[in-house]
Amino acid sequence: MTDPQERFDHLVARLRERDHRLTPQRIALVRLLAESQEHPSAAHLYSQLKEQFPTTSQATVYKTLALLKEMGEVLELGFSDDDNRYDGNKPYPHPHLVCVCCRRIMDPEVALLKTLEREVAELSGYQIVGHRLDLYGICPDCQRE
Amino acid sequence: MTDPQERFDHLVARLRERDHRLTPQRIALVRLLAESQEHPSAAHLYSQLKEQFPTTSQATVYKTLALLKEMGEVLELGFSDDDNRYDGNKPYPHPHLVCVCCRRIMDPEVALLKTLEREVAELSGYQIVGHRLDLYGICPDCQRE
DNA sequence: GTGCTTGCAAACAGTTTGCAGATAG
DNA sequence: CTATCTGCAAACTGTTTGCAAGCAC
Repeated sequence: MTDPQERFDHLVARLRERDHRLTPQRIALVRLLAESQEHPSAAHLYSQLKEQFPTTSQATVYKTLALLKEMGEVLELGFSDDDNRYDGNKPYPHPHLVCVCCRRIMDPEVALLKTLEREVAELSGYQIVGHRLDLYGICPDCQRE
Repeated sequence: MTDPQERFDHLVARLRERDHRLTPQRIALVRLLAESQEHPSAAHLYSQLKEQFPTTSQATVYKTLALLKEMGEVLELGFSDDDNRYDGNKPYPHPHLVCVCCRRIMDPEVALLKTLEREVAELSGYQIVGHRLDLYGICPDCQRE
């Protein structure tokens, strides 16, 4: 995981460089994203933001997320049957490990993925440009119950 | 790929065994799914079904898909930013190769996936119960353009 | 002061549901 | 005959958009 403060500074710098305004709401949201490890949903970010800014709206969250997505600074994990989840700390595609029980999402080390992509590229003739790998499982905590 | 006729017979047998009614609409939809290689969307299935049954509705398509999903006989590929796609020929989770250009979806051979899952299970302590692997790329046809 | 951003509400798209009439078994 | 299925339309959910007022710069 990238150091949250470093990541926050990077995001603020990138926004400034593109002449985007650093409103208090936006700064707070960027901070949440820079610190995030738990791959929060938009609704979750909204409810955290609302603690500091009671009048804020979901639209603000979605608009800022859209902006950062377009800048390549957040990764959106789309779930068609559930809220989407966001990663503002590691914004590039990477594997996820999703607990089917508590919906916790973590980032596993997957050394073999590069080799796997190369294997598929050679066999299929496709030029691979990205991936989405979610492993579903039961986390150690949930196994205990 | 499973032989479409064999797959169709299997699906019909499973529906019959659970005392579900074999209406003409349902039979036609099951046939489309048994023959499908192109991972059709609900809208695509609906438009094909509509050729034979002009008064049919999307609800019928969705209800039959829900039934077959629940029976474990179709695989739903959820895309949060696009229509979901369905595989009624190979209904168990398997990797997909998605062309970012023409949205064609095919099934690559991925020998390494099992090893990869084992690697992650050992390192994380999770009990792996499933996966979703989509590789995004540009298919040979689209590369030519 | 300028024009990007906010926050409200309405729109949107894909999917699901309720229900009355049709129909497979 | 009767319980399930169909097909219409309305509801639902997460996300996006339009717009007037607010505020960063």
